[in-house]
Amino acid sequence: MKTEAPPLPASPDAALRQVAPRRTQIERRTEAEARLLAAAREIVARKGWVGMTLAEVGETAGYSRGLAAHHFGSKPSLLRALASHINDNFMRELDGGPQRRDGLDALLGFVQTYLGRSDERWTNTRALLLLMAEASTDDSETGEHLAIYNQRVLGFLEQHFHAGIANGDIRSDIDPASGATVIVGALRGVLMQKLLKNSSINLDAVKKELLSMMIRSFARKPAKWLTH
Amino acid sequence: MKTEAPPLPASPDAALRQVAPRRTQIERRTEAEARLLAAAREIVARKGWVGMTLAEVGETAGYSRGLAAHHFGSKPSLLRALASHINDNFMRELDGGPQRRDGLDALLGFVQTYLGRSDERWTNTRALLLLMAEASTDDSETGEHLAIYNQRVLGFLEQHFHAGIANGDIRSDIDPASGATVIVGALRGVLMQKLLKNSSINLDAVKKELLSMMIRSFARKPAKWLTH
DNA sequence: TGATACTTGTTATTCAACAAGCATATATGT
DNA sequence: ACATATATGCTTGTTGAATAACAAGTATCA
Repeated sequence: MKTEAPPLPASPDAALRQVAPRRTQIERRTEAEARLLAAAREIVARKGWVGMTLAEVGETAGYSRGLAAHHFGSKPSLLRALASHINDNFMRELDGGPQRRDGLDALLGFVQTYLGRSDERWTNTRALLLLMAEASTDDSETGEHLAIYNQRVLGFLEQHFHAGIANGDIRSDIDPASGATVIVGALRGVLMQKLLKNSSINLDAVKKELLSMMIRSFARKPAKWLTH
Repeated sequence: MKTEAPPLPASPDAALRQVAPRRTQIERRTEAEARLLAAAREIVARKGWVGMTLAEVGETAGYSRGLAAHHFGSKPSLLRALASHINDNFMRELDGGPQRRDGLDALLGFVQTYLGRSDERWTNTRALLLLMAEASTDDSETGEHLAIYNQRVLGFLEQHFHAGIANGDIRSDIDPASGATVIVGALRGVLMQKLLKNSSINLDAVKKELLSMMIRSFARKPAKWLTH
């Protein structure tokens, strides 16, 4: 394709000496793995898991066509690593939020973060969404890994449902498991529609509507939150 | 595979004469098309669009491996026909509901129908869901067709939002487009989680929770509906 | 000199797409 | 009515492209 030589961020003296900087084997290997995963993530977000070829991953990462296969052994094995990688990024993003929020506040923050991203950072989400969709069609064990990551997100939300119920923000007759499932489902389902061609979705309006729904449905005293 | 000869419902005299019943060309063609589409739908629901091969479609339908390619010409062309077919089924199911419902009542009925299906009838939904997920990764025009069908469903819901606002059941500050997007998204997103391996989702509980959410969020007088 | 990272060569498989032939139905002529 | 011709539906044969997986070679580092 249009793949050029890898834009290695050579160190200054390396540029002077016109040679590649001397890096340890571990550095080489680590960078290669990171770049392969980044390339795979981008390609999956664009063309889906099956549309991605190992050769393209290697070349997009700036290496040879064979490296991805050599490094990860097989495509399913790459899937595992990729799902893990994306999930780690996501969890890190959740933890590193602006400030600690709890209970209903955390649930609303989650939705705001999810739907408030710039196109730049959507790659992770798109990739994970497509992986999950395709994994459900697969007999092999690959799907089970993605199910685990889904469970983690659900667990995160359920935890905050419980916290909100405990501190009185959330109605006690809400079933945390179901609430979490609906929220995650709504986010993914909305995103999926957004990814369809010619989608005329106004994400800001949808975000606003979903937040209102959550407040009116989950809050013990909706009026307290609707002013936000 | 395990494919046997098509179980043709021979007419009595045909059975006596030990020959196939005489059918017109149009009958043959029509039945072949119907069976090919049914087979394709089932395979897509099970293995996804890319996991499906034209040969498998033909053989599952009880014909030769080549018929699907011969009849539809190409895989994308089959996709079009299949999407159209599934959508028609869905719209027919919507129209043929138990009784005419309107406004908020129709919205709640839609969700109940969608999440209340037996495993038997889920094939359509699963297939459409997987088609949509994979179509969003496709550069070609196939995705645009599915986008159109998505628009139809959204249109159906938006219409009932407007009706509900008009007859006073639904709050007038709801944005119909966003509301419809969230509902469709939630349904698809929940189903997608259900399709993942080891999903421990209690669909009945989720359905109940989602209906409560809709009533509390959309109804002008929630108390009137919550008794249902 | 040996180990580790990476590349290039190769193979076997899968599968969409088409082409040429066989089977069944319909039209035409007697 | 029957027979023959033509059209339409369906099957089998084949090909070329794509690509995962591996093997053997080259480059870089210890």
